[in-house]
Amino acid sequence: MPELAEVFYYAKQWDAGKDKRITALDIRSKTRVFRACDTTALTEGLPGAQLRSTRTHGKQMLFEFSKGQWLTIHLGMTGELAAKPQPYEPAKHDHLVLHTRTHALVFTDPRQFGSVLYHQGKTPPPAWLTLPPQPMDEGFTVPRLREILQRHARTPLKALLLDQRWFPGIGNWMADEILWQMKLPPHILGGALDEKAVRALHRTIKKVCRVALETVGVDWDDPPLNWLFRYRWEDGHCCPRCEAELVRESVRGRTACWCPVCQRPR
DNA sequence: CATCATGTTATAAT
DNA sequence: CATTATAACATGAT
Repeated sequence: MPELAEVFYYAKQWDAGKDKRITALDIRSKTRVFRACDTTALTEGLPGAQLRSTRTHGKQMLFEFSKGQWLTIHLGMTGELAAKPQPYEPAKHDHLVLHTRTHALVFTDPRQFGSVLYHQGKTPPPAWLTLPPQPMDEGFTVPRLREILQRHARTPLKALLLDQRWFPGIGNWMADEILWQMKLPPHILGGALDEKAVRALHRTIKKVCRVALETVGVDWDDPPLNWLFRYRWEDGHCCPRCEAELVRESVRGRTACWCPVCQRPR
């Protein structure tokens, strides 16, 4: 389930092991999550180190260790991080477990769409030096959003919102939520928004990110009751605004959930 | 058994 | 070359 706020929440779980020596490590190095990782270097490099800092950007997480070791983790579709009390025995889908005296820092991911990268050096991995502004950052401005929409004027807004180059962290439920709050259908084209709508979209994106981080991101609380969020998967799911039946429809290969009555063009 | 899943990417087609 | 569609990845839930 991990999008912006979920990723933020999971990254925090490993704070339980902050500044504690890694005494041992369990790794299932043959699984797909390590497809782009030097697992030998990781296995040799991490024991003895201490977790120093944690940061997230969009759906990516970066963990810095005491001697210039860096772990980049993406949770894919089903990944989770947790800190478990010792003694801990790795479970079925645990791919990486960092043991400290008191806690086991666990990365688990049944579907293995997630990934782990290992980097050594004084500075963060190169990919972390040139990052686009996240939707809740200062650099995510109205002019920037306007330009994105203009440059991709023929792309359905739903697909555009899922593009991590422009909206890092926004995933399927947040994109549907933003469109629902905007009362716009998912297939409306980026270029179809007038100036007023662009500013409203900017506000809505910021708000959905902020509130998600304040709820899900803090303690896995649900977002507000009057959001689309919790009605989108329920049986006989109805729009919490107008009670019409929600529809599910594939837009550019992803399922969009939306209300055909209150989400209309313009 | 068939379908679907809060994600990304390689490859093919346009 | 840029955009778009499709398949693939591996597993579990319904």
